[in-house]
Amino acid sequence: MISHKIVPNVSVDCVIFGFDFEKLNVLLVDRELKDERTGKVLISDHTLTGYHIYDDEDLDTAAYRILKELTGLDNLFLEQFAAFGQLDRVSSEKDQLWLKHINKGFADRIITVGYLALIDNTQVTLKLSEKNVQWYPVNEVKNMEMAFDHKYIFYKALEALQKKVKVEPIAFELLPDYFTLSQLQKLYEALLGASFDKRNFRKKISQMHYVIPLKKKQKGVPHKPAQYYLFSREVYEKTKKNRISFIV
Amino acid sequence: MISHKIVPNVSVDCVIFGFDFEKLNVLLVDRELKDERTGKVLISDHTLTGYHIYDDEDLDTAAYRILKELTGLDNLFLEQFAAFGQLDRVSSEKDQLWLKHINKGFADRIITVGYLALIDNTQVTLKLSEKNVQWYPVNEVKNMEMAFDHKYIFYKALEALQKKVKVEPIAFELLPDYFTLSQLQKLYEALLGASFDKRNFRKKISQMHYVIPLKKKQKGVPHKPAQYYLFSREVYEKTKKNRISFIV
DNA sequence: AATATTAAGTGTAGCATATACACTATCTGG
DNA sequence: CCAGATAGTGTATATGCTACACTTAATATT
Repeated sequence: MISHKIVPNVSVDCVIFGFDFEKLNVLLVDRELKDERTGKVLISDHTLTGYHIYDDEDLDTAAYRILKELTGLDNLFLEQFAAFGQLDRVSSEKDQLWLKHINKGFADRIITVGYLALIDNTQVTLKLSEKNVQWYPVNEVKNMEMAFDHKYIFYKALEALQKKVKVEPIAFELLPDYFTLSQLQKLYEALLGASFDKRNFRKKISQMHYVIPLKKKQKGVPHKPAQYYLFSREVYEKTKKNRISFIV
Repeated sequence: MISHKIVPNVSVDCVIFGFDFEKLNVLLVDRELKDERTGKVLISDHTLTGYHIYDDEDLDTAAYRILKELTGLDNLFLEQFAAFGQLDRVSSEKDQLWLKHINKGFADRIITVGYLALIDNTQVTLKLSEKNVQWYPVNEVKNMEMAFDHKYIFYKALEALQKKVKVEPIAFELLPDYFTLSQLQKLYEALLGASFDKRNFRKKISQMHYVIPLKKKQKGVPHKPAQYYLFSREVYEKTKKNRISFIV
């Protein structure tokens, strides 16, 4: 294996969102720092998944690498949303300890580029079990201890996601290839923290010709089986309206 | 004066947009590299305005510093829009030369954080004359030679601006404190590359209660004098609608 | 003084989209 | 076969969007 050289002042952090048909989740690393002799847990925290970039890879490549290492998946939605370079990113004594431990003290000043990743999280649950990585409901994050400025980064990612979901069809990245309209509605409700009228929601979706009904239906459910739908990016790109109107 | 230590792998670049009541402009540096002995111009290019960050300042602070040095103004709209870290940011021989000259070769691998700045450019024209910095119409940039990946960064900034202007009231940052509705319309048309019906435009604006008519009117114009208006951020924040609807 | 020129300012009708609201249909499990 | 659960459907009202043409008020020209 090649040993890569690290760019000392730059890292990427991925905020990985998942949807389990009920609520929005985020993938976090459970970290513990143990005393080497006694094995006693000195500090514990949650972090986002990130690392320094190598000097022979692009920012995007680094983010994909981290994502792949973690979930075993590639071909996921992954997009930069902001860079974080506050002087006080690593301020507390605890954070200093983490920095030494996690980043091995490559540099004091690290600018990190935040990436937003979206996954259908019913697919990755299994592969994670071995690692110290878990899905946490987005609503519970506010009560969690997180290292560095990762909580801040998380909230900025959530904001970016909520903004973006209103103007681009990225919600589908959080669903499997085919899905029911109720699942889609639950997703939008979870994302936007709102609730919609079922009929109006479906009316709206039916105008989006890139959400295409399949012949497939649900099976084995104890109620009227729902029809499956598909998101077609191709149709979306073709029929995309060039909105010149502004809404402020 | 204190000599600052530089963070070797990180810089900021500002894409500064201005509006002159006619068209959208961008502020670029005209650079020449001359042979020290003969004085002959070896290479010439345009660049964005940027520099490394210091190890004792935030990213935002660095961007403000650069903006202030250049325009003499602070209190401008300034916002991060993306980070750029492609391996081939500095690829051509020409760019290698620039890198040595401009950045003094602090590092090969530089990740730059792009900032978007908005100015009423009727106010800064004078102060720029001494420096090798000029306003260029956005429409002409495509025909210009630019160093590094600055043209790419410029286009990404323009895209970000065009997206943002549709959902947030940042267009007003490009106008003086008071302005006429025709000026506002011209601005939106320049920003979005569209043209609007005057009556419909004004109808739309009149629903935005944060665009407030003043008692002041134009003077000395050879036509019916226009009324001046004011953008009130305060009113905007108060009356901001929480749109939960999504448009895709 | 009269007229030309320029941009400011104004209303209405048709169409499309958004909202509010309640019942029937179809499957499984007991 | 009945209970429970979720899927699926239509209409009326209000709001917002689009298309379209003339009058007003200042200066400049003769």
